Amino acid sequence: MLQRQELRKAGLKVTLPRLKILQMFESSSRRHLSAEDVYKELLKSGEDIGVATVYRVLTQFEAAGLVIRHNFESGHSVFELDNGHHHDHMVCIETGDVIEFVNEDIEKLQQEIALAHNVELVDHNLVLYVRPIKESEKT
Amino acid sequence: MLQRQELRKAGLKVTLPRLKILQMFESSSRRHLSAEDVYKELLKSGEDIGVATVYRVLTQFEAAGLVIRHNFESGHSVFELDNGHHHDHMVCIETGDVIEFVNEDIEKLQQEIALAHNVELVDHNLVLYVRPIKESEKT
DNA sequence: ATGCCTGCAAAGCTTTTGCAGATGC
DNA sequence: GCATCTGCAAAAGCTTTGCAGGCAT
Repeated sequence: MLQRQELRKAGLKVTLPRLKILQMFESSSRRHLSAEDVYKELLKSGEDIGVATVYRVLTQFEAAGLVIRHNFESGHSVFELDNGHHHDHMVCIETGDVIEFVNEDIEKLQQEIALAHNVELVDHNLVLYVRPIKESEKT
Repeated sequence: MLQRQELRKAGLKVTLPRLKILQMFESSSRRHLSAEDVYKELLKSGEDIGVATVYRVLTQFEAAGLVIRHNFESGHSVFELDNGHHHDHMVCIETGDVIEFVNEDIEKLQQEIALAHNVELVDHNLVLYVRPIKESEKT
């Protein structure tokens, strides 16, 4: 029941929708879920939770730092549990798979670029759009 | 009247809305415009062009490679003339200003990362969110 | 002339909001 | 018990689409 603590620590009352949604992120095989994904999963589990609540809860989770919101493409947001370890993403344009990666050199270069422009780097968003290499195309 | 050629080359009939919109991108002091920006500018110029047309034209321009679509934050797309020179963006979170930059090292590192994951890098999106350094905060 | 364009209005999608009832503490 | 939370439905914001008329070639 650690999720109850997490919610309380975030200043959120422990309610069924919040618990269910938090548990979903902590147990799902997919780390990256859209609001619709979450909603559909809840329905599938037989929970009676409205879409509006899903959006509200996800927004609250984001504000509380429990979750990170991504805007990979346009259209809709994607959420992911914030485990404190920053990383960037690769998105496969064929399968939609999301792969996480970290590259310290890139992180450092971003800092340098900001510095060179005399501004402070607050955040960044890096997404690589990739495609599986077809055997026939291998060099 | 070079714009007429550009449109024709893109396989688009030369029409007033297309001309006006293309000219706006080529002459505006701002390189990055949203559909709404474009629409409002047209209204201000006394043009009688509908929003739907703005969206259609921008989408056609994107397909024709005349323009690049960005999804900086969520909500709405931002368009920019495609001059063939790839670059990434810094967005000031206070003023909304957009600064372009190029960093070959980062470009190279992205290629390496993709390669290391055995996928082909098709495209990428890098946005740095920055803030002006306040004098009082300077180290 | 004919086929591509446009404006208008209506609809589509994701997300937000108002409100009355329900629930956590 | 009281404040917070939820579900529903309605609305908002950006974008797309259907259709009938208009324009480029």
